[in-house]
Amino acid sequence: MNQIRDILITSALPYANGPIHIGHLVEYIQTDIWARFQRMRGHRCWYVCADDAHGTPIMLRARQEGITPESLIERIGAEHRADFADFRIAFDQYHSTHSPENRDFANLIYRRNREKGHIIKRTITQAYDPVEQMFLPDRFIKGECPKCGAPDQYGDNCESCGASYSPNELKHPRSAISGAVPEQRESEHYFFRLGDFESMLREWTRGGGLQAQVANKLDEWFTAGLQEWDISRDAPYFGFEIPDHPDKYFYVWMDAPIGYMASFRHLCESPRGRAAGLDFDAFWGRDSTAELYHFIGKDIIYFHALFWPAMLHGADLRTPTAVFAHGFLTVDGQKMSKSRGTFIKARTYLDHLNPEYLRYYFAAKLGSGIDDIDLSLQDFAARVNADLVGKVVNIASRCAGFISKRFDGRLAAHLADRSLHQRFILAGESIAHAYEHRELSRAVREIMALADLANQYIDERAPWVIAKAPGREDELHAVCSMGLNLFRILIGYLSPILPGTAADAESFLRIAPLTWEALAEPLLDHEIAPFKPLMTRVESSQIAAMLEASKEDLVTKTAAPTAPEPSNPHLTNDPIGATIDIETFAKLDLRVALIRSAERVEGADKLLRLEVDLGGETRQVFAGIRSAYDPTALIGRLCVLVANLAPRKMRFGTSEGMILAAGPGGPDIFILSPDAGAEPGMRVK
RNA sequence: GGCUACGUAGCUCAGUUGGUUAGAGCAUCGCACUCAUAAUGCGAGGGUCGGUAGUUCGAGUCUACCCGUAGCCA
Repeated sequence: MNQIRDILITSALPYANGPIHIGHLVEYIQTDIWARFQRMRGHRCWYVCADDAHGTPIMLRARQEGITPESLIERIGAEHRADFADFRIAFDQYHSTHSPENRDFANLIYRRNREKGHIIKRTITQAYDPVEQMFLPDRFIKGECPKCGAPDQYGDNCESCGASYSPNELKHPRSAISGAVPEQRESEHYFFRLGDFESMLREWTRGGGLQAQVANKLDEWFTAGLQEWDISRDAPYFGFEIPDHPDKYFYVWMDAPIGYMASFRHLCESPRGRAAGLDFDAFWGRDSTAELYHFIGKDIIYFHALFWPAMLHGADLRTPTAVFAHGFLTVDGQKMSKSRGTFIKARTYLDHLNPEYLRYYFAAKLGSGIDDIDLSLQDFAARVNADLVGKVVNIASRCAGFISKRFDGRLAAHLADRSLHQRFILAGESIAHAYEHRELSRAVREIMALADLANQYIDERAPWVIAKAPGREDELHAVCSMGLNLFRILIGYLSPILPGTAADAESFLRIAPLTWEALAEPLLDHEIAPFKPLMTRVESSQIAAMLEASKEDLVTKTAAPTAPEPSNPHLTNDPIGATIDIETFAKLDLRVALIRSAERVEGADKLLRLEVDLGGETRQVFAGIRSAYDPTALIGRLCVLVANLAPRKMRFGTSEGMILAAGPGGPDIFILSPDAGAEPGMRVK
């Protein structure tokens, strides 16, 4: 065995505002397989992760649910942990970025970089929501695309035409939170001077820790020039307050990767970490000789291959040994789609299918590159059934019956075919090489080629023929024992991918958990347990049920906020009127109006007399809203007025327009009002 | 729009530094076997390697352009 290595592995931190789906799982399964492989090889390998718990989306989601961000992230965190555990993702530590360790490290990294002048202050102008009284991230501003005019686009790019732009180019911008028109306000922000690290980063990039495609991408970024990175956000924000700067918070992407360190620190201080003598600084100190690997999606390369090593370097900490990016998951060749039912949550999958299947399928498709991988559902079922059930598990099933029925469950004392056994062992070298270089699909191919050999061997020796011939017991015993020994090697090679099946196989064979080293020694003169099926076939009905359930997830989710009352009476009591054309509608001149005064009309029990300002012109309006509104509460608010309605003489005076309101009457009358920012006189269209 | 990848049999994918008739699994068809969760073995058919032009004695493999797909543009 080679030298024992100290290895720390991470997967990217899932965001704590939503459930894990099968797209996330590509990464966790890939990383877990690699970590299990390294452990099986006898290395000291630690796999840590955490929930990414900060940022505006989490703050808003918690508010929307009427709970604190802390209780939101606690609940989501528990769901994430359960999903991962059920997919047999064996983290040594799963932590949270909202933790004391993370606060300490964020402060440390910030302070050290600031002391060296890598962090500067600058005033910027940013969109501000006057209603919510908060600055708006780009994703929370919506409006018309300045290029193609598509409505309802986010502030950073257009989903319709693909253009990218800054939020202030957006036409008719609105806050996605309150609907208010954003204002431009100034604020002081902190910037990380990435450009200070260009030579260091170029060197690190060339250090061999990056995939070729990623290095190409970085070259492009170097050529474009490294910009300063905005690492602060204004209150209100859910995150860590920047030391000595009240109301300024670390941007979520600043403390997210630091969560790797926090999680590992937590592990070091746990009873397990202490027992193992884990030394934090030996892994993260500038002169660390341990290996540090980050598995990430290709969408977050920028953060992990530029900001992260630069921040670490600036804080006198070590940089990662390598960053491994992977592609995205498509389902049946297309992006995951909620309406097609292919937006499959981890939990929905688990409700219908064995996690081992998906682990195997992803492994069979994953290479070391950043290409997207496709989950083709038909191929998935065919592949799992053919390879795992038909080939691998079947080998044990073919041999086990004879061993228990004819030989009391005891394996022969000799190997029937030493050279074939040797061939299986020697193949381990190439398989290990493939695992080590994350060529999981290659490893799977090579293992399956061995499984074919094992089936050929059994076919050639035809134990079912030998079994009928008297006096050939030893031969039968030897052949079946040989088959089970080949099976043992196969399941050993597969155990990083199929930990559950491997554990079941180990208890069938009555052996300790397999290590790479232990595989070479055959299992001889050893009693095994009666065989039980180790894995059942994927049924297409299970897949169909899973897709159906994924569609149902969607229905319950979207139906809730839009239609809280299933039997809302308004449409039945007052059906929608006859269709009109646009010209007819255009005849209506609706205007925003400011209510200047409001008073009861003596002698009328329903009416209020209003004076409304149209931005220069004042109108008198009699409105039948007295049963629902106190006149003093109306003064100063905006409403919508039908401005070109013919004046109507009433007993108390002339009404010069009509205020728009909804509701059946009585106490249920609701005046329409424009969002903040509207001004008297604006036309409503 | 600019850039970075990717585009090989019906499906999912291999094809090492350009070198003999382009491979595998699944699916299809034929044969064999019946120990095994109808699983296994042997064999057959199926591709002008996205398109065009070029470099070369020789290109799936290199170059340019085009088409399609995905992503990045912080």
